[in-house]
Amino acid sequence: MARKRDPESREKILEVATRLFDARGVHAVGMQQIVDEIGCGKAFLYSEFATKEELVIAYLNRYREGVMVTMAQAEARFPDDPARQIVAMVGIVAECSLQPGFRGCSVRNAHAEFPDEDHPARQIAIEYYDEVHGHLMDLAERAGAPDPRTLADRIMLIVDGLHSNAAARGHDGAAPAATAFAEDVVRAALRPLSHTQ
Amino acid sequence: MARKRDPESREKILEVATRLFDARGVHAVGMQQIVDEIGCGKAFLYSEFATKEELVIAYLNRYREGVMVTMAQAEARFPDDPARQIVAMVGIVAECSLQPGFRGCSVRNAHAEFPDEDHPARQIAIEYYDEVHGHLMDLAERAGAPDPRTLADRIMLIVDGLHSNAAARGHDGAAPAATAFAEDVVRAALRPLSHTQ
DNA sequence: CTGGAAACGGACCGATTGGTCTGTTAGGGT
DNA sequence: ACCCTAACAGACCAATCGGTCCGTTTCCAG
Repeated sequence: MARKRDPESREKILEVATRLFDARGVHAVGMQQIVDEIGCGKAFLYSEFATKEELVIAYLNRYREGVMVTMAQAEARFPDDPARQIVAMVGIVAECSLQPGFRGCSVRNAHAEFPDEDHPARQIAIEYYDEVHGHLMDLAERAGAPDPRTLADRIMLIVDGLHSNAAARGHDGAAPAATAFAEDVVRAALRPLSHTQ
Repeated sequence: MARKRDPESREKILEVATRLFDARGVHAVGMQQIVDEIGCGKAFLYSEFATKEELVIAYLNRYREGVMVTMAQAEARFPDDPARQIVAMVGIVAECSLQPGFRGCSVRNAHAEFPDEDHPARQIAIEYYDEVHGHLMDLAERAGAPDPRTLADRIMLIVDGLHSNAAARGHDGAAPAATAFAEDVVRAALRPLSHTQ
């Protein structure tokens, strides 16, 4: 053998692809653009990812893993306090969503860009949503919520709405109110008998 | 003159375009597909809309007007009861969003499909969001909410989350819980001093 | 130093897109 | 009845896409 393959090739490609896909959308970014941005030949890219679809799948799975890591970090700030962990998770999503140039959740955007029911991106989206929702239900249960599913549903709605609203309106929209909203929702869910009539 | 132009041409084109754009996304639908579906020649379509962009703009404005009409109808069910009107609006959005094949809010999807900051679709999206949010604030004020803006923000988040979540997960997601959620949020917003500590 | 594999650079291919143009059909006003 | 024009039908064009291929350069193992 003459030259040995760089084992970080995939990661480098995925970093560039993530930046471009997130900024412009999957369809709007051509393989040539990715190649130009990386500064390599097309053959190199295609040796690591046989098709654009494979690259997109890897991009989405990488995003998904990154979100789970970020969520875990947010939760680590409040160990053994599931209620605060839920709010912290919404907080970190709000923080990310309000950064300039934010265009929405990558998985959700990809879901919208591939209308075919059987496209792999659909499967990833469903698994991702299930994963987040399941995790939220787990936290809600540990927080002592009498109806963990409903609390998880509501937090999911806030997070999804946050992504969508921030992408379109940023600080001018409803996103900055999301964290306080989540706080109230969690508090209300944990004190279900406190409604004064 | 020999033949007179059908004044409903635009509307017929827009109906077909709306069906295709909503089902498959703007980028995924070609002008040829629209022409084939209508059963007309290309020249006819291009005589009514000079470019695809013009057609997309008209499609988005039509969607926007339709939503405002639907909202007004929902509110008409509870005259002089702004609190119930807010909940009814979320209810009608939930109903629409849970129909099979729903792919999300057309304006939001278009916003995601056109990454260029200065694309007209962006302007429409911002105006649309402002319109809905302003209307919600008006309802919240008339309902006697001490903080109409926050209530409007929260309902916006629920509605946006509803669209997004329903598009990906349908009845298996968090969308079915949205109406009850909105009900609780409105109730809590109108009784801000009822929190037992 | 040298051979050879890896990577670069870009020409190339077929398919598809938005949009134009031309030839033909057909229907209503006079 | 005649004709003028709206509308149909589809060939056509330039641009762009994903993906392949090939000649050249580069760099490391031996």
